[in-house]
This record gives sequence, structure tokens and C-alpha cells, in this order.
Amino acid sequence: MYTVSTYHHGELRPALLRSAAQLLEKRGPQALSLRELARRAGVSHNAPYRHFAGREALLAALAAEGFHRLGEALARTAGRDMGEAYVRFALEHPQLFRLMFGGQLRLARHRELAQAALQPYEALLTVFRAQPSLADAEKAAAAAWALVHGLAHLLLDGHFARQATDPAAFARAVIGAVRFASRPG
Amino acid sequence: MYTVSTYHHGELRPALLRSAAQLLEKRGPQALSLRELARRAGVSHNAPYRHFAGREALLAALAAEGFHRLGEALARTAGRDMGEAYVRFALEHPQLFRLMFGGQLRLARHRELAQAALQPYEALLTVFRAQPSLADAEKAAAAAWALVHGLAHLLLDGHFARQATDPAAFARAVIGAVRFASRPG
DNA sequence: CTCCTATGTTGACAGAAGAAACATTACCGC
DNA sequence: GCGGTAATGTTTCTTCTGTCAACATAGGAG
Repeated sequence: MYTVSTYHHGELRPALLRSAAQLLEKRGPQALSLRELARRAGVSHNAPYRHFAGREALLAALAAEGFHRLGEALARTAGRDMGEAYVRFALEHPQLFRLMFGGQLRLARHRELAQAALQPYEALLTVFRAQPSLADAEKAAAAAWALVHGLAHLLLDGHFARQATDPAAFARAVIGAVRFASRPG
Repeated sequence: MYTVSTYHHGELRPALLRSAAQLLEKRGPQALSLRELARRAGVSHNAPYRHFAGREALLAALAAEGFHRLGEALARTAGRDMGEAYVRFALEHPQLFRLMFGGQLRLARHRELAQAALQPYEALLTVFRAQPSLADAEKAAAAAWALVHGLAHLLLDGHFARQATDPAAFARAVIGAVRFASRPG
């Protein structure tokens, strides 16, 4: 009934994740259906359930991968360029970024995801703690994260379409417009 | 065949929007289906199509309404409290906020929505332009928007769950940790 | 009163998620 | 090698959704 050699895909999980990532960026999250992924892997429509509890679990896995990649991207940059790196990541993988931060996946429900999601703040915190002149490194790191995060979101959504002909340059300028409160005295 | 007095609902469009808003906040965007709304309005499953071109159009209308409400909320506050008001709005209507800024609705496709979406920045810009000491009011306004926007998003997503036992207070503190570059000299 | 247009209704279709029951393969102890 | 068991895929079925097309009703303009 089946060709013997292809009954088992063998690499289904990674294959699914790979085409999921592609499909996500190309057609958005709505177009990302388990069945479509199964089709692309040349496998029955229910096979993915052997590897993911459901659609949401697959998305969570994708997002977790995204957090790791973002963490690495930030770690590769020197302290001051982190903000731009953050925005660049978002602009390069818009749909992935939205999946990660779109609120559709609740962190509490996916341990792996919650774990992965800690990376960006940790990375920022490390840098800010190294600056003793700051009044409050934690608050400053939080503010920095919020700033670049909001900037990324707003750029993606096109809210700065007029002001930002060159998004990267715009991001640099906006980030440059901000100072952090320093220790009194 | 039908009870004469109920064939026409009479207030269907607003009724749909109202229960859509409720359902959105209560069960999230996935649970918001046109059919469910029709059911709640006591109307056939296709009646909503007389008032909205499709699901996306209804979501766009909801989001546009959200932008107007946000704009009004900002306008009601004095200059310095705008940031907190912005965050408060997000925390009070998390799903609506995500709908507005989740990137699922493309501004370019819904004129009314694109128009409504201009309000927040305009409101901020007005305030920042009134401060002549600033080096660049546009950039500062953009930075302020990004800051509060990112803060709202991160709080909603639970990324500050540890640091922010009281989200409003945390927001105040983070916003307070930021200064804007002032005119040299 | 008649006709037109707004608004709702019915019925049908394709596509999706997911559950259940079944088939095939791979691997491990012997 | 060999047989059993767990892992991986398949089929089938149910339920839900968005959307289209054809039809029904209500209420106002003439």
C-alpha cells in the first residue's frame, strides 16, 4: 500500500519546523496550518501530531527557537549596538518576532518557551550592570528593552512609515535621543 | 416562517461590535468567530456579512474603535502622565491592544484603521513640541512612544512578571528612568 | 398599493483542528 | 538472527469555521 522506503519520514520534526519557519515569514501565521506543513513534508495530515501536541505547541517551538536566535544575535554585539541589533532582528524576521511577542502564546503554558524568553533581558542586564554610573541598572535595562522592543513593533506595523524611510537609521536616531537617569551626585 | 417582529434585528452592527469586544477580551482573538457573534446576536450565521465584508473587516473596525479610545484616553491626561495612561490602556484592554498592534491587520488595507492609528503619535507629538528645550521633538516623541509601547507589550506578555508585582508602579519607575536628549548649550 | 433596497436566512462547500483506531517500521534484549 | 514493543505514520470521522449564492422579508418612496 505504501512505498516501503518512505513510510517513515525520519526527519519529520526538524523538517516541519523548517518549513514552518519559511511559511511563517512568507505568508504569515494564518497560513501556517499543520496540514499544510504535513503536505509539504509529503506526509499524512495527522503525522505532525506525533511530534507536536498541536498547532500551538508547534508555534511555541518555533518561538522558542526565535528567542534563542535573538539571544545569540544580542550576545554577538558590543554593548551599545545591542539596541540596533534587536531592531534589526525584528525587521529581518518580522513574523517570527510577532509570533514571539504577539501574546498568542502564553509563556506560562510552555516551559521551554518561558525559559528561552528570559534571554534578551538577561543580555541587556549584563551590559547595564557594567555601568556603575547608572542610578538603577535594572530599571534602565527594562527601559532599554522596552524602548527597542516598542521601536521594533512600531516599525514593523508601519507606524513610522513616513518618518522612517531608512528604518535602521531611524532606529539609531531614536535610540540616540534617549538618556538613562544616572546616579545623583 | 419567522416571527415577524424579529426578522430584522435592527441594531445588528453595533450589537456585533459590542459582543465582539467582550468576546475578544474574554477568550482571545481565536475564539472570536463571526458565527459565534451571530449566535450571540440571535441571528443567522451569515447575517454579519451584511455589515462587514468579512472577519478581517470586523476586526479592523474593532481595532479602529480601539485607536479612537486610546487617543481619547491620552488626550484626557496631562503631558507627563501620558505614558502611564498608555500603559494603563494596554493593561485594561490587553486583547484589544494586541489586536490594534499585533500586526495581523495591515494598516494599508483599511483606510479607516490607518487614519485612526495616527492618533497616538499625534497626541504625543503635540506635547513634546511644547517643550522647546528638546533637541528633536519628533525623535523624542517617537522614542517616548516606543518606550511606553514596548513597556505595555512586555508587561502584557509577562516578561516583567518578576520585577513588576505592581505593573502600574513598575511602569512609572521605568518611564522615570529615561531622559530625552536636550538641545546642546 | 407596488416596487425597490436594506437586511436576514438557508443551504452548500472547502479547509482546518483534532480524536480514535489502525498500520508499519525500528530498535533492543535475547 | 528473532520476536516483541514502542515510535512513527495513516485513515477515518466529527466538529467548527469562513465564505458564496440564492432566496425571503420588512419598510419606505413613489
